[in-house]
Amino acid sequence: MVVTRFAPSPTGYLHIGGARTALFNWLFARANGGQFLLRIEDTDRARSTEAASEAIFEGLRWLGLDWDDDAVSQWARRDRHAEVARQMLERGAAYKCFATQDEIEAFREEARAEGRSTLYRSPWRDAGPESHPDAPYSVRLRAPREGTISIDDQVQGNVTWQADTLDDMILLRSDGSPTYMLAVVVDDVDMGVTHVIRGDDHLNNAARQRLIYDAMGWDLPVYAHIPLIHGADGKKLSKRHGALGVTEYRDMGYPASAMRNYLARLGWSHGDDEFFTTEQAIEWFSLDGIGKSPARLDFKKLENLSGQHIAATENAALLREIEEFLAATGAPSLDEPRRDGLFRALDFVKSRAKTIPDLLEKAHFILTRRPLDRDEKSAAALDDVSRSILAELTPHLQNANWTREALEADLNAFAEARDLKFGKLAQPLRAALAGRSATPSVFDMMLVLGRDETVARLDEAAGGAVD
RNA sequence: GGUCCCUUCGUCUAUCGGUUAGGACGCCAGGUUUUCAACCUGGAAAGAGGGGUUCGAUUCCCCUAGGGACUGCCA
Repeated sequence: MVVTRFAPSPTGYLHIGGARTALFNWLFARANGGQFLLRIEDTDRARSTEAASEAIFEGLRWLGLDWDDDAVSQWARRDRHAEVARQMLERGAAYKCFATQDEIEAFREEARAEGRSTLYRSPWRDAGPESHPDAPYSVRLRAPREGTISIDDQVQGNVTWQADTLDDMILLRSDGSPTYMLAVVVDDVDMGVTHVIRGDDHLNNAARQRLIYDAMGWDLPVYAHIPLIHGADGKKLSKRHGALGVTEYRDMGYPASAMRNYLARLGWSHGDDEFFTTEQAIEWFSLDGIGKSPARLDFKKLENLSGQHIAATENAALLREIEEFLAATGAPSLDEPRRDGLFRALDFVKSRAKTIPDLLEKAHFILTRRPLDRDEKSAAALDDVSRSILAELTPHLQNANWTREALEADLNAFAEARDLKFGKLAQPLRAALAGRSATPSVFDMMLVLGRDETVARLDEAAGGAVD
């Protein structure tokens, strides 16, 4: 069975790159009927926080990336890691190193100054136990100095390193705690991880981790190192260009389905398919669709996809999403009449919106209440002439059939009778009904508003100028 | 510095030796129109550079350039 995992370190929010890594792992597991596990790599006690773990969970939940089983804490498994280190010591695959951090630092400085390799070669590698001082020690891997190490990566192909370019990495710190390099391998093995899909910033680590697998006689997982995401300017992702937490994208009003679509499309492709549902992504996802070069964030494209997802979402589901958005951003929730009105307006506003706030603005006419707040343009549209026209129109509406066909016929006839272009009538109507100059169709608004509210708003706009 | 990875329109990408190098976003022009969108039609826009291999390279190999990652008792 396929088992993948997402293994973030809880030192901050879940950013866009991590989210995509998680998505790929999730997609691959779901595509193969496998499991998607979550492991929090919290062995760096100084930098790991509970709040960051929570933020990561929240981000994953919002994206709809549900994980199987409970999230594993790497720190909680430290005894197991130490046990493996001990086994490696016994097998001679590792050794005790009594070099202090200061010594190592001094060595590196000197090496740098002389232009030599800064790879640390511990003098303790071949020291017999009789020479061991009674002092704290770290446990280092006894890495091979000759030959090559290679991995067969599903994205990067076959990658090979010369053994002598790798050092004897530390497995256990002098305080007895495991390092990341040891912990990932042990955890992946114990969790039964079959496919390791992660950022290619880990590509070099794969070589070193392979050494541990080999030393313990464990089977290597399938590796797929995916290229990193860059900011819009091609530089490394940073706060200024896109390295926001995924929940900030939620707060900007992008639907999770659009986010999944966009992220999947960043570095992965299935022919020319651009817009797809999550079900389709699961059906289509495979490792060989992943590209090798880094991708940049493109908000325009995200926005476009977002609009398409909003337009394609069923009204009921979309309404639910809108309410979740409102709740997440701390906005007041919808009362019953607004909720009902919005639901009926969704049919024609959802095709015009790129994000949820955008949609809410387009639906302003149904969410607002009399007396209407008017923006400048619509206030200007209500001059004396317009107001008298509206006043004249009101009685017609009181007797009109409240269907789209009838209203269209009536309003067109009304305009024609006064030698008005329909646009001349529509503008003040927009101002009267919505208090905005850019709105959905006046007919759509009238139908959703209903006769009474329509007439009331016209009256209000006409300023009591009843004939 | 060392090791490793990457390089097709502005951006995301298709192509798995033979194509007028395709699609999408964005952009430009036109159309539709009831404002804003949406929608329709058309357009500009790419194989980093240089060597090979081959009848034939975007595709395979090498070099250069550019970008990135790693180089920690961080993950």
